[in-house]
Amino acid sequence: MNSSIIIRAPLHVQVAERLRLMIDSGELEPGARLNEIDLCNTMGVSRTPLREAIRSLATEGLIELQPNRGASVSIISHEDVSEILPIMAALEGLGGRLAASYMSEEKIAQVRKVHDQMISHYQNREIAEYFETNRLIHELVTEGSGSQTLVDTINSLSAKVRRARFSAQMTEESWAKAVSEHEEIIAALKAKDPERLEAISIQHVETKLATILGTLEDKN
Amino acid sequence: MNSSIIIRAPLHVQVAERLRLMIDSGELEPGARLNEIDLCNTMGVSRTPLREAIRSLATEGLIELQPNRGASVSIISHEDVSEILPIMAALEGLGGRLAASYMSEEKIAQVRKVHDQMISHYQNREIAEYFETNRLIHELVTEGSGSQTLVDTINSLSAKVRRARFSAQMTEESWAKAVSEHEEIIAALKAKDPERLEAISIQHVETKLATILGTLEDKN
DNA sequence: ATATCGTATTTTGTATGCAAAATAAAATCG
DNA sequence: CGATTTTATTTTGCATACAAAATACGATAT
Repeated sequence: MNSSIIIRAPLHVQVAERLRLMIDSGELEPGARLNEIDLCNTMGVSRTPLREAIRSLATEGLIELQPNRGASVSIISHEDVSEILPIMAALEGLGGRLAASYMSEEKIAQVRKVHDQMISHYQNREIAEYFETNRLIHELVTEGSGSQTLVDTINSLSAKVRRARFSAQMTEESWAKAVSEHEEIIAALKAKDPERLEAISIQHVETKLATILGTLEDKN
Repeated sequence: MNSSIIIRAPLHVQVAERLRLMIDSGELEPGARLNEIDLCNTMGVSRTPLREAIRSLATEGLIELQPNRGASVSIISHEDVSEILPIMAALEGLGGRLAASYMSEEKIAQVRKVHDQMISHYQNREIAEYFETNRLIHELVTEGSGSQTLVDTINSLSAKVRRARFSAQMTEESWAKAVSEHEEIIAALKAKDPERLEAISIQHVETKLATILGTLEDKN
């Protein structure tokens, strides 16, 4: 019995991941039209799996479909972010409340570790790594809630605003605030204080999305 | 200028809608395997749009995909519902809070009207219509929040548990409770009382999902 | 009779081809 | 010269065809 068989993911899944990455990184900018043949050539696949992937991303909301006119990277508006803000706050609040109750000591230590990594990335001005570790921290906390559905729901909303993060240049002030809020989150996790973690989590989301809203404002 | 042109939705969208309906109605039971060729024949379309639709429903979570083994209607577990319960509660709570502030008088009257319809459907034992009007009420209230993102997010979660509703036979008791909660919701809307509507909405979700949890329990 | 191996059939995954719609370009008319 | 119609090109939508994987079936051996 060979237990090391490599189950290769279907092409449409690989393509979807790659597309998501391209959108996430800004390689495909908001509003950019997706030409099927071009993308097929660059990815080296036929149109069938590509189209299947595009459909998936469309239901995720990362891409918009116009009948007979193809797909384009959906544009995140000021209004979209304003709508997402209170929803994320409610969900992260719930996540925090649950995580404070259920998170294991090992996982808390892991959060601490990744948080330290994040700080060093920030100090070294490794922007991409900074964002990734920051994202990871929040995923870890949410996972601590024990609810995969919650993780997925938050991720789905988070993915929509993530693209806007690069344009949001952090000020020293907002950076310091974000770090201190992380410290508070870890403290509340250790103290196993659901109410406190809920409040901090909500506060943290509001800080973050307000920053994004600010930078989005100038642009439009 | 012909303004009455009919923009026919793409096939894959139509197919997706029909599949969603089949899953919703129980025509395709949880766990049922989706044979592409069979479905193509019954729907009269080729495999390409069908597969695209399947991908969409898979990202929605209504269908599960196994590489090289096709798709099957995802099974909603007791655990899934337990996870969805607090999330729905948080979101409906938020929706209620916002709706109480922003909902127009006309819309409130509409909710009242649909609520009356729902009662008569229940009394006439028109189960399908009852569920549909009930769903509509909650959609109206959530729409009253003014946040399309919130409507979509709740709908997505709601769709997952909806399939379990048929198995949940309502007792006279739970029915009476649901109706009185609706009355309270309408009262809170009229009174424009966010805190109260938030509390009732949360309570209402818990009542509803607890009922589903109960019936799911016996089965497993 | 059961287990295992090999073959046949079904089913999924991907590529390609053709038709229809939309966009771009060219030609015609005012 | 500008506007509008006509034609050509591109691009999307759908169907079909072929390849690969999985499943079902039957034969053989123990």
